Amino acid sequence: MTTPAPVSAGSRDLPHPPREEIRLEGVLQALSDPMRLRIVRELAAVGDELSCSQFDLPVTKSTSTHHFRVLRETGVIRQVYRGTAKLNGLREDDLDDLFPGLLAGVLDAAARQDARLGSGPALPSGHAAPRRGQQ
Amino acid sequence: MTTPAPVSAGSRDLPHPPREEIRLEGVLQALSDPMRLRIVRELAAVGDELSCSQFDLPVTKSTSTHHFRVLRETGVIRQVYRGTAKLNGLREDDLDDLFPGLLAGVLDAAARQDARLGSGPALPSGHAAPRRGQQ
DNA sequence: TCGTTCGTACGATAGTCATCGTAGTACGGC
DNA sequence: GCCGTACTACGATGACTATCGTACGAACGA
Repeated sequence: MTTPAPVSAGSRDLPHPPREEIRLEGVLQALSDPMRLRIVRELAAVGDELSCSQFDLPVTKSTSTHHFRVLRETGVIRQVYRGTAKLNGLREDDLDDLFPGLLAGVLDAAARQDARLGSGPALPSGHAAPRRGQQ
Repeated sequence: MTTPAPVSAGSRDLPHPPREEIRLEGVLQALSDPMRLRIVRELAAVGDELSCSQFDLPVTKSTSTHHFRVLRETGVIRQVYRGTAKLNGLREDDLDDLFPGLLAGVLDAAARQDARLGSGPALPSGHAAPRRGQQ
């Protein structure tokens, strides 16, 4: 089986949970990680889809992949291949339908905390290991 | 060191984080556990303080203590000794000040999810191990 | 076809955490 | 003073997870 049939022309597709299977506990857990909260905040700020490499995260590519996958599998983001890149977008529609106001509340809370802690108007910085491997 | 000096007369007091030290990530993580979310929902529903033993949680007392401590240390609840019992109350004031609407949003989301999944109007039931040890 | 870029898969590792059981402390009533 | 109730502390354990590094796969451009 050496990749029998790639099928998809311009996009392999990734497994996403359907709207009804998104669980609040999962979403909260996903958002409770600083790295993932940062990703989500940036996506919300941009209001558009971003490829993984557009985020300047202080972790290696493998770890980055891990976090994006967690976000996708918990239903927080949507991922689509676009050529060699992978576009990430918030599932605002689904989240707002299931849990109206929740995402906005978390984003607002994060912004307030940032302002309060004086992390400047931009996004927060490190929190764990600032070492950067291969990336 | 056999408890050198208990100090407090009628109430040993427990360490709570001051309002300014409550972190969003901590709160989200605390709420992402089903058992703890259940505790918080019950506290919010009652709107008053409850002792630990008033919750009928499907875990042993040790585990219960653990969850209450996590909630206290992350700043979600306030705990005060009252005789042999320990009263637990939501820190709604502090949370609403730091993150307006967040707690309400999470509680509302939990209620909606319950309704959607048909867990009845009451609180959800088990989710992990229904075995009950000493308790 | 070749190389580059972007991301994945896999294995390893260290840390955290939810859970338990047992033993112990604090308070209040008898 | 003694006992029961309420909760804690400690140690153990199994599971999960955030991180890394290396090796690989897929798309694109020259």
